[in-house]
Amino acid sequence: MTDQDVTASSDVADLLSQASSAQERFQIMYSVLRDRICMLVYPPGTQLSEEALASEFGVSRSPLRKALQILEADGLLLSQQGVGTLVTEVDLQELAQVYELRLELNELTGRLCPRPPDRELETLFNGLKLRAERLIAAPDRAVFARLNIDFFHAFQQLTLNVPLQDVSEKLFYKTCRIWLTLIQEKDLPQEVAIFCGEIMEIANAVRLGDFQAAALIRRAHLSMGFNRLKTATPQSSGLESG
Amino acid sequence: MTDQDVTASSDVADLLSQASSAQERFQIMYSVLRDRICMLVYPPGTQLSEEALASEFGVSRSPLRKALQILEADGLLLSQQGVGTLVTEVDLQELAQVYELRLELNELTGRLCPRPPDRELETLFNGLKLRAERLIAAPDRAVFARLNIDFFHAFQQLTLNVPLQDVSEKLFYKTCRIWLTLIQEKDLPQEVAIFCGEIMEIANAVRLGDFQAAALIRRAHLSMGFNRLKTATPQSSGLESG
DNA sequence: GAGTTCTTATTTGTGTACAAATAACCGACG
DNA sequence: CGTCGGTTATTTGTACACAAATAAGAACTC
Repeated sequence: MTDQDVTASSDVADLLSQASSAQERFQIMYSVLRDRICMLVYPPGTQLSEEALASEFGVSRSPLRKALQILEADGLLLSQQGVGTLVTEVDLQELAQVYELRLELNELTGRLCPRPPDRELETLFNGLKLRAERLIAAPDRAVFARLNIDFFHAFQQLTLNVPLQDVSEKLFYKTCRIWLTLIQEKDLPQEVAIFCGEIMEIANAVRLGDFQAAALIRRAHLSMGFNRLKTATPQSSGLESG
Repeated sequence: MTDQDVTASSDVADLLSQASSAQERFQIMYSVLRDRICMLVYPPGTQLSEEALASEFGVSRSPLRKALQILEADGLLLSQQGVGTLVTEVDLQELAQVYELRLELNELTGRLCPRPPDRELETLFNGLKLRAERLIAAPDRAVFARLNIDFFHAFQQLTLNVPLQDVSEKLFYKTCRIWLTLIQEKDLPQEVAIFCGEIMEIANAVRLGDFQAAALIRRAHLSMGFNRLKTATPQSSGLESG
């Protein structure tokens, strides 16, 4: 079951009641909350209520708090006694360092423990190409964001190095919100076009089995994308100036 | 206050009672437990009792559990209902991937956001050199382990990239136990000598302001060290074969 | 004696009541 | 009118009691 399915489900409580172990229940709550934060269902600055969330999920505050605490360790939430649990703001200066690191990690993804290409991988990227074509025809912020997340997870599968996968995922979820928060509506079609171009290029490189090329393409696009962000929003736009 | 001070304190409850905020109390418990795991006060496979720890720290299970849960997310603990909270075993095959990643990250530490050299940095590494000389004169497992930890933290300060620091730290604490668990008593003086040589070389490179050289030296030693581990213990030695 | 099933002790997970801390509100006072 | 101080509402943090799950041991059966 993918994150999309988890989130699309209107009733998380149903899912949780079907889970058999505490670990499964935690995983569901964690995934749902992280997805909502990254899809801007909870925009930066939003105050979450433990009581309300526990009620929605049909559990008490205790197990819910574990999910919130891990998300706080991930840097997506900030809890303070007497104040509340707030979704963190995206700070361009902090994200600059994250991006600098992600650039290098992407290169490693194409170089360390490369996964032997197989039919499954090809199918995965073909599916993404299809979704990219549909997105170009009808640009949409939420669809764009979802494809961005799914494409990231596909790219991660180019390496079999698990720690690298884990580290990259944490950093990805730290940064992926910034696109949704900063891209102006008028720029959406252009950004969609660039992103879908990247998908096509990388899917092609993957099909040829050249993962290092795929990684270089991704690195280049990540770098250019962040430069567009910096130049497009030199002044505040809901950002902290740092 | 360093981790050493935190751990050396025989009465963690005193420290906790002096802490003013919940975040401070969490930080203390987290640091103490992580240190005990990495210094093999709790060797791999040890079962921790929430009740006993909470009693020792003078708190209830609730705040203690937050520290345990983060340590579980770090991969140092594993909690299971009805079973207990166990210190994870070190798996050589898994650690091979971690080491492969750490090799590359060390190189990044010398390249990304280099910290302007100053007097403080020089003093820090001079202190480590001094401790290394004393260690060579009297090899000791615990002193070795402590110097290893402190040297890591000093090395981290060569970069100002915070996400890189955070990622490197998590991976370091995932792997540093393996030395204490695998080094035979007869090999200790030799390993100490090699490690202290590394410190001298890197401190020298840092003194000259050549952080990339320092990073390359560290990378080389990390690689050689892991190779010694692999060749010295091809069969099980309390390790999972994987 | 071996195997199986039930019992029981132990441990973490969950629910809930209360404590602590913060911030907003309100009123008194300069 | 502004400012300072106290009050109160709200929120997370903590303590504790109980539920759920696991594993070890006892007892029973074949």
